[in-house]
Formats: sequence, C-alpha cells, structure tokens
Amino acid sequence: MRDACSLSDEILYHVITVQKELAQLFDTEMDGLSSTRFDILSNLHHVGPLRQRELQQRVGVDHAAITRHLKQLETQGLITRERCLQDNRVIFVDLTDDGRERIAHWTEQKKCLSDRLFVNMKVEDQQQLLELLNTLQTNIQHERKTLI
Amino acid sequence: MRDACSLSDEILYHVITVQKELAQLFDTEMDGLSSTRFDILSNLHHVGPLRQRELQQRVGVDHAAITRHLKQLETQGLITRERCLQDNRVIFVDLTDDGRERIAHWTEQKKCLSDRLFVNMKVEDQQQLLELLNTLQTNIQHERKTLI
DNA sequence: AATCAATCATTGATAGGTCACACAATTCAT
DNA sequence: ATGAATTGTGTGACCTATCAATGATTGATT
Repeated sequence: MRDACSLSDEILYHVITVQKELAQLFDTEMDGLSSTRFDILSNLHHVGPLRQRELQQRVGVDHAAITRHLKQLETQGLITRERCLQDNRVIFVDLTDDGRERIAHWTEQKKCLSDRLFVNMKVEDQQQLLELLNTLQTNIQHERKTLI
Repeated sequence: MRDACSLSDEILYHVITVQKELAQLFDTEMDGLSSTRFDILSNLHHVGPLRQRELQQRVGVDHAAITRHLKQLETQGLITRERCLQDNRVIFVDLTDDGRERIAHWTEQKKCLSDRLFVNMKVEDQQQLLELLNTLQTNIQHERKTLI
C-alpha cells in the first residue's frame, strides 16, 4: 500500500494505517478492552438482550470469534448466556449488573477519546468525511458482490 | 463502535468497517496475497534490496511478524535473504526474478481494483478525503504520544 | 583488552480472526 | 410422518498480530 503512485492508492493506504493506529490507541486507552469486545457490550447495552447469532451479525465477526469472546466475557462476570426455551438452539446474551456498569463507564471514556480526535476538525468537514467514507464503503460492497 | 451517538463515533466506526471490508475484498481479489505481504513485496519492488529492519519499519508491523512473513515468502521462492558481510547482524532481503514478476502483476491488479473503487468520486473529493484522513491520523498520533 | 550497552533477528506465549466441519434442534416438503 | 434442508452453536486447525525474552553481533567506555 505504501509507495502509492495514485491518489486512490494513497487513500486506501491511509484507511488501513489510520485503522491500525486507531485500534492501538483504543487498546491502550481503554485498559485492555478490545474494540470488538466494546462492540459486543455496547450492542447489549443499547439494544438489550440479544440472541448470540444476532449479536454476531451486528458486530460483524465470525461465529467462532463470538463464541469465544462470550465465553470469556461470561467468566469475567460481564454477561450471562441462557438457552431459549422456545427454541433450544438459540442462546440469549445479556449484561450483568456489573457489566452494565462497566460498559457505561467505558462508553463515557470512549466518547471523550473520540471527541478529542476531532477537536480541530470543522463539523462540515466531519460530515463530508463521513459521507466520503460511506461512498467508498458502498463501492467496496458493490465490488465484493460482483466478485461472487 | 456501532450505535454511534455522535458524528465522531460514527466516523471512527466507519474507518474500522471500511478497513475490514477492504482487507477482505483485497484478499479475495488478489488470490490470497495479504495486504501486508503485498506491502513487503511492493517496497522491495520500488526501493530495491532492503535490510530486514528497514523493511519492518516501512511496512509498520512487529519484528516477529516480518520474520515470519519473510520466512514464508522465501520458501515460496519470491524473495531471498542474505546475511550482510560487513555487519553480521543484518539480513538483506531482495526479490527473486519470480517474485519480481509476480509483484509486478499484482501491482497492476491492485491498481485496477483501487481505480474501480473511486470511479464515482470526483478528484477534488478524493483529495479532500485524503486530507481529512491525514488530519485524523496526526490527531491519533498526537494522542498516542501524550499517552506515553 | 574486557566489559557493558545497543542493535538486529528469532522464538514462545498469547490474543483475535477466518474457515471448515460437527452436532443438535427446528422447519419444510412431499 | 418422516427424511431433507436450514439454523444456531461449538470446536479444531491455521494465520497474523503483539509483547517479552533470548541470542548473536557490533560499538563504545574504561
């Protein structure tokens, strides 16, 4: 990605490096909570109890990853998992009281962090950035569909 | 990152998802060549033989990761590694003829792909996107520095 | 000259991701 | 009603990343 000879190359390269640095910043700032785990807890916090399957789709990682994350979060006492009585395949995931408290705090922490990253960027610039990222994302998705 | 309540949250969330989808598109399109490996070969292609250490810094991954990638690329016959005679600690990495041929082809393939991802975006929009990503990146880097 | 510090590469432990496969429960077709 | 597909979850194998510790080599200090 480095040694980009074209504008588009350079943009793609930056998307990758920005994400990488962002993830590292996130990890050090949030005392070890990974961005995926934050996502899991955040979904449960805002939406309420969720089937494992739906949680997996919302967070956007593999089934296997979700299974393992939830197992760990359960042993840490942040979430509970219960089989559904109507459909014995599905598992309902919910926050414990402790988990609810912790994710509320983490959310606050993350909000401060993300605000700090945009202090010197005008709101209209932020909006345009978001819009451009959206365009890029739909292009990527379109490309991926035509591949399959 | 999902369930963003603020503009900044939403931007960061998009950076992450765009990168993720980009990496997956890249992988499927480039017959299994990961973006890191592309980076390694691309650096060698444009810059020439490099010390392993400098290659590592350019690509921006850990020492360990570079060691393992290079080991694999060597067994695939794409690169060579030779100890430096003057300084027996360093290893010089270079492309083989086969590697040179392959990376040239991959570069072409990638160029087509990245062009396709920006067909519907005006050049001035691309420039602004790049600029905004740069701003964000320097903010992240600044934040990481103040942390340590 | 001997030792101590710095540099470069490697290795092991650990974490997170994918894919492929397995298994149980449910739903659908005929 | 029963056999076949589908769905939800769990597990194993593998890949890539990090960090920490190790080893080897060089350079610097005394």
